[in-house]
Amino acid sequence: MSRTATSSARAPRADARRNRDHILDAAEQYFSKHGVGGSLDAIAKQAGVGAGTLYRHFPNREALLAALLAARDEALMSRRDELRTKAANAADALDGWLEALTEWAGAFDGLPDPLRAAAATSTSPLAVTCEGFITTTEEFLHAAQRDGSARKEIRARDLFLVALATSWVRGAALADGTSAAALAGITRNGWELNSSHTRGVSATPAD
Amino acid sequence: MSRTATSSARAPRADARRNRDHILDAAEQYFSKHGVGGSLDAIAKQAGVGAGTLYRHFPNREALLAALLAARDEALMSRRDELRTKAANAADALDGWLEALTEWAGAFDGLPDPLRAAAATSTSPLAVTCEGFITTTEEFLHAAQRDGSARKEIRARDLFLVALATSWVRGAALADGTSAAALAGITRNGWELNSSHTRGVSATPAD
DNA sequence: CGACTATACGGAGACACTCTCCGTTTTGTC
DNA sequence: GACAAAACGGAGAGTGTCTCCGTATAGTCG
Repeated sequence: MSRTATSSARAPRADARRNRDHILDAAEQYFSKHGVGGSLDAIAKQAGVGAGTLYRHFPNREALLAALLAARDEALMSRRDELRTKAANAADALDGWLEALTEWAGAFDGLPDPLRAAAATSTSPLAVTCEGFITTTEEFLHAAQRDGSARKEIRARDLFLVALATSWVRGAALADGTSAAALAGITRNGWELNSSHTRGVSATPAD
Repeated sequence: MSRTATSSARAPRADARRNRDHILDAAEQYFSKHGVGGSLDAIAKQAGVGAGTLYRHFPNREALLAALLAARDEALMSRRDELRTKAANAADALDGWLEALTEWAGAFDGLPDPLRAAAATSTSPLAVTCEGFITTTEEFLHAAQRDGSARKEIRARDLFLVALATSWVRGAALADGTSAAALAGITRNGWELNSSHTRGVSATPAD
């Protein structure tokens, strides 16, 4: 009302911005090492701020997570653009996008859980992010369905959930890493039409 | 050493057995209502025992869960036998088994998480149960692979994890229940050879 | 520069949960 | 009925979440 009409509130104070950044840095480290379940008070301490300061900036774990992921959104967006222009065909584009999503959801240990919850509630800071990515999934899926490489009955939201689920399974610290590829293969065969992908494990070739 | 050579320890005392049952009953109720994350102390209180008693019988949440699931194992076993004898073919048998597994893993809200952890660690009371079911999955899978209805590169452990993951996704209280069927369809197409299942959502028939 | 106010800070503390320890009680046996 | 083994219960230590409010500081204005 007084100065800038564009933003309703005035600019944040310098120390607030500084502390916010410190918290974000500490959280990035802490979640990377201990998973998304790590202690928030510990993060505050590591960031050199009081618990109150942390909770004022991020009212709950989800908000903190959302802010952390916002920094990674850009990478996922550019991956999307890359797939849009460089993919050989619609099926590979969709496959690549789902793989990127899966990797994104695996940024921190335990991340798929809050993401799944967010995808269901839609009243969470993470929900916005999820919805955006579901829309992108829809774009790739529709393209693949139009050119006949993806089954018609598949829905974007379900594929998004499958990507989260894949990430969730991978989080189980499997002794052998082949499960990651195996799941991707099962998923691709799940939505693809008229093809038989044998990712990761090389099947008997042309038996 | 003194009486029965078959069991190393003597029979449990009457009050111990009674309390154990009370705890199990309370846990069944409590986990059903609040999910597997419910407070153990609250369960002890509801069972009318002290916290110490609960932890003596079940040293941790997993042990309690394992005891609770043991009661359900029987149902799953009989489902297995039914599928062995009554299924029209190997593919339907495997599909039915995976659906049964998925349902089993959805007995309580949040159950897939400890199950996944158990499947990875093998040092948990739940791990034994999981391994047994993976073996059964293997049996159905091999049969389907032998008669050419399942892809050769699929592994039983991965399918087991897919069943858990499906249950995990379903736990997200999806507004529309169609996701459950959609995921089952994607999974089936994922492992099946030469077929196009359109479960749940009826696709354009013979377009 | 010095005063004034909105903004932000910090950490003590209320509350919840897990799990252990040990003095007390109960059970089964002789 | 007495005795030892087995089991009980709940207080309390440790850890974590989140709030509240007295205190400190940044930014502004004369």
